[in-house]
Amino acid sequence: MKIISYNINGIRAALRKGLIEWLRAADPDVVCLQEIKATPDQFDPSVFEAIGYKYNYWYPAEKKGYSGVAILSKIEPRDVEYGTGIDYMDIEGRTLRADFDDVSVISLYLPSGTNPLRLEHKLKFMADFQMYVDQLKIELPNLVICGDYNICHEEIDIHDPVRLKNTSGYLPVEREWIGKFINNGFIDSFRHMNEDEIQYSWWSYRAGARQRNKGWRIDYNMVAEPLKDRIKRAVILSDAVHSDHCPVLLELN
DNA sequence: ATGGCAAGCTAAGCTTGA
Repeated sequence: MKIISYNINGIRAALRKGLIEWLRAADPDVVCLQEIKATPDQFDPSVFEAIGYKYNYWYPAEKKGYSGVAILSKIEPRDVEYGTGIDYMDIEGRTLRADFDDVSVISLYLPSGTNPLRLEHKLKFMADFQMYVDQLKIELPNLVICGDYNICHEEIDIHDPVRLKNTSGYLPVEREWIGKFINNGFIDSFRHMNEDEIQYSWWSYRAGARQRNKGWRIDYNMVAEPLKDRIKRAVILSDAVHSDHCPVLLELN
């Protein structure tokens, strides 16, 4: 099973930039999208059906043009769950889960904390999401949690760890959380397969950051421990330029 | 230390992002 996670920063803008053609060539079985920034009536979801994603699920935020996640699949899931059941999380369309026969896939868009007024919200979301996952994995041990975590884990995951140590996305409390999340039963599939690779998944639009590769690795395909031996490939697809993020790919046997 | 860019709101400037 080939899974791609991609924060597309607005699905309408990404479609204008050729998302469909790129996705058709990449040809994953399952796609987790974040920041769709639209409801399905604001674009044409059938363009995804036309390239094989017969099963597509959209979970927009209540606020127009903001946040929102989706899952596209060539395989029919046996169940789809919208949100966590926790209202303050769910009104922003940040988690969506599709259960396949042997694997459950979550598309996650963790809040940003770069606005100081939203940092507490992000930290609360992180704690509540951890509890949600702890409960869920009892029932669904074969979990893959794909998405934009808005956190760099280690020094290797950010272009300037010294200057950015007090910036949300690389705060000690955030790095500790993601470290604990991993120790609590998940594998950062990219790092597992590429121990020393310096690669990023997000660059600022400003100051030519992408051209100069001044990036952050904040998008992850996290794989639950029971699936460890099934990880075949985990790469970052920096050729895709429809967004300020690039897609991250996971292949399971 | 600061600002820089982009998407999408709504209708020229604001909000959000990391």
